Amino acid sequence: MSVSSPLTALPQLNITALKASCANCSMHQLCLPMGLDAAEIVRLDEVIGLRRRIARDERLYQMDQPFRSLYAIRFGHFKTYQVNAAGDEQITGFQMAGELLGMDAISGERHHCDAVALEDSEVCEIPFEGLEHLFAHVPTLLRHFHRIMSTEITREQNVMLLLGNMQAEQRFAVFLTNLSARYAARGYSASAFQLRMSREDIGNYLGLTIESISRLLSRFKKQGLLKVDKREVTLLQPALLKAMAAGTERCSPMA
Amino acid sequence: MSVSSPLTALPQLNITALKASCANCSMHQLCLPMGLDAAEIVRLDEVIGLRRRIARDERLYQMDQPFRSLYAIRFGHFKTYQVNAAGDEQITGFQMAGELLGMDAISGERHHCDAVALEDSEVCEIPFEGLEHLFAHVPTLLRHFHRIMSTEITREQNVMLLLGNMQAEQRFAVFLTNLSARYAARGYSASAFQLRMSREDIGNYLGLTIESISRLLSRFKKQGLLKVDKREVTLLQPALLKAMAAGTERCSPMA
DNA sequence: CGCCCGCTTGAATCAATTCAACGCTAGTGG
DNA sequence: CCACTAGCGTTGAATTGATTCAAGCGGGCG
Repeated sequence: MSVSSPLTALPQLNITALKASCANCSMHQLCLPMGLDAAEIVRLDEVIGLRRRIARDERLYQMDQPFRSLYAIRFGHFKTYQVNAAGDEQITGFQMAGELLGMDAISGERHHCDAVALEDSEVCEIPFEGLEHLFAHVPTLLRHFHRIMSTEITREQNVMLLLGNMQAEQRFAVFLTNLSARYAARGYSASAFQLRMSREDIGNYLGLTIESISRLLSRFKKQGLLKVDKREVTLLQPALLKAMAAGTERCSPMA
Repeated sequence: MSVSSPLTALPQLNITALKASCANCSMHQLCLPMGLDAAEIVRLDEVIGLRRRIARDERLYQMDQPFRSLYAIRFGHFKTYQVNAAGDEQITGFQMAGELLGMDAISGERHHCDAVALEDSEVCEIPFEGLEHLFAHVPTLLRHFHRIMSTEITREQNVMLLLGNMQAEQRFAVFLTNLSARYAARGYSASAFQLRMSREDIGNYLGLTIESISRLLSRFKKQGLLKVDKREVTLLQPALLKAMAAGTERCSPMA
């Protein structure tokens, strides 16, 4: 299952086999080490903990657990969600390779949400204390870290706009468009991809019911916007979908 | 209108008169300098720019403007809102004294939203480049800055929960409870305060219409939850309101 | 005074939900 | 190998919470 964890130093070769090395990681242009030079990456490697495999439906962390580390996704997908006193869940995001998990926990020293793997995944554990020490010596890293946090803030503001102002159709168009762009940024097809999350998860994230998601998919399919087979989606009119997401185009609920 | 700006050093007394000094600011226990010692506050003061007065309805910054500075609110209230391609606005937050504005702009080097004063207000301009230099030398400041950004992330996640899962009544209860707690943290009454924003702004923020807000206020008033006179609100049953906000108590839409 | 703006209230409407039934597929176990 | 079940997804019909439309109030200001 999981890699054995040597707490003491080992010869270089073994360490790289067991520990994450950012230089070799296919995500290093998207992830935390973005823009660092070779020497700086070595220093970051020293801080980064072991890789950790998380099976589908397993939790990476849970609300109220003490916060020690951030996690960078090497591969796989996650969802994060909040639970309130009444037991309502709200998915706050879907994360994919190269993205960072756990930033919401820095303030309270406890996690504020749960992170669950949507498929078998692997993360790099990044002990936050070590990272903080490194910030003083690698300003490039600090600046990039601030960018990442700031990006997360703007992402959430965009979701607020979505949930506060948009109707079902537009929400879903935004959702698909956003996935498309993120896969494209990772070198995958912008027009054909797998939904890693259930219809229920999508609905929860978008503030809609599972039935509404199902109906939207059917409607978009009927209108020739996309093809769906189970969770495999192919966007047939990406430009139109983008226009719908932007709010400049509407697709009437059938002629 | 605005204070003249001496770029060269001046005798201590004049500097404190003209420039913001965190040590004397009533907000310093809530704001950026929280937890700094006297010497560190002096260094922060060196970085912080001039105070700036913003009249009611004036903009502090605007979407797509280049990002140079964060702003700490000395007194007054602001709203921040996003505008999408279709022209829909979404208010992403209401900010009060001691809170920091502009963090969403760090990533793209441009502002991602507009910030408008809800009443005559005053902010400290904090040039971000200077702040970044200081981070390397004042780790306490850096840690607190990360806390602030992280808090903003969790705040927005809470709004996502609100917009995605809650009904009108609960949203409004959350809104009032949240204002109450923030005023209490500033030494003001937790049960009686002025709404600085219009009903329309509240509705926009909560994903509801102005009519819904008006109806909710009337209903809460009729049910003895609160008193309202124009924008002056008095919470008569704060505990019940909190329970409604938490989702553990419902207040039927009239008997 | 008269107008405008912010707000309130009522009645009609509607988008999305809820309720309900059913289909498909994968996995399980006899 | 097939029957059986559980989980996920689809679809239709009825319901509803909030919106939209419409009218009117009241205070502040030119």
